[in-house]
Amino acid sequence: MTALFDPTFWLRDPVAVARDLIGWELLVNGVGGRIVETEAYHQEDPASHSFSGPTPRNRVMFGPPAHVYVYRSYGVHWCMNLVCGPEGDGAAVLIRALQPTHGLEIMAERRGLADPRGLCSGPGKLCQALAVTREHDGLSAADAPFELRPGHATEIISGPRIGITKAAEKPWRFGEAGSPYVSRPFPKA
DNA sequence: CCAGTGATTCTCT
DNA sequence: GAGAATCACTGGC
Repeated sequence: MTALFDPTFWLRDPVAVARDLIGWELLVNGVGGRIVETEAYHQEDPASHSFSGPTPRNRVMFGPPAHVYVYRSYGVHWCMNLVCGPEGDGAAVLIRALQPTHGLEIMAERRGLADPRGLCSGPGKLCQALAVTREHDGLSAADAPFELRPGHATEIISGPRIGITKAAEKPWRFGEAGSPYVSRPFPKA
């Protein structure tokens, strides 16, 4: 398993890591699917939580790569990131959507929804479907309850990130082309 | 189909 | 005290 957490993958720029994570498999306690949508954030990025330096909330972003940063969004949802880059860089990749492959029934129950397209098609939705909460903040993605395995996508597209007001023009959102499981369609090139 | 909006809690200024 | 890396629901066309 350690081989999958090769520094040459995780120590790179979050934009490269975000793009290359598309197609990977992510499970929590055996429930999850293929990553089909991500966004990159780094410390020089005004839209990033790490922009103004370490705080109690974002401290995990400044820790070792391949660890999980979880935060509360809009007081209602949880959102999950994978830290990348050298320790102290404050870079991470937001996991925005999965194509459900494992534990569909459990996810449907947690989400109160049967349609697979609605189970993990957004950062808040997938955390609810996978039961990710503050308890997972700071854990290593290499250890239980996580399973993270390399995969690939047929074609990767990019576009502006969602829901931010600063640096909104940066095309640091990535997704699998044509996937019906992304949170929203990508703007046409 | 699309735009608008309330919910709800935490963070940092 | 404002604003937030969202979601679900509503009402209009």
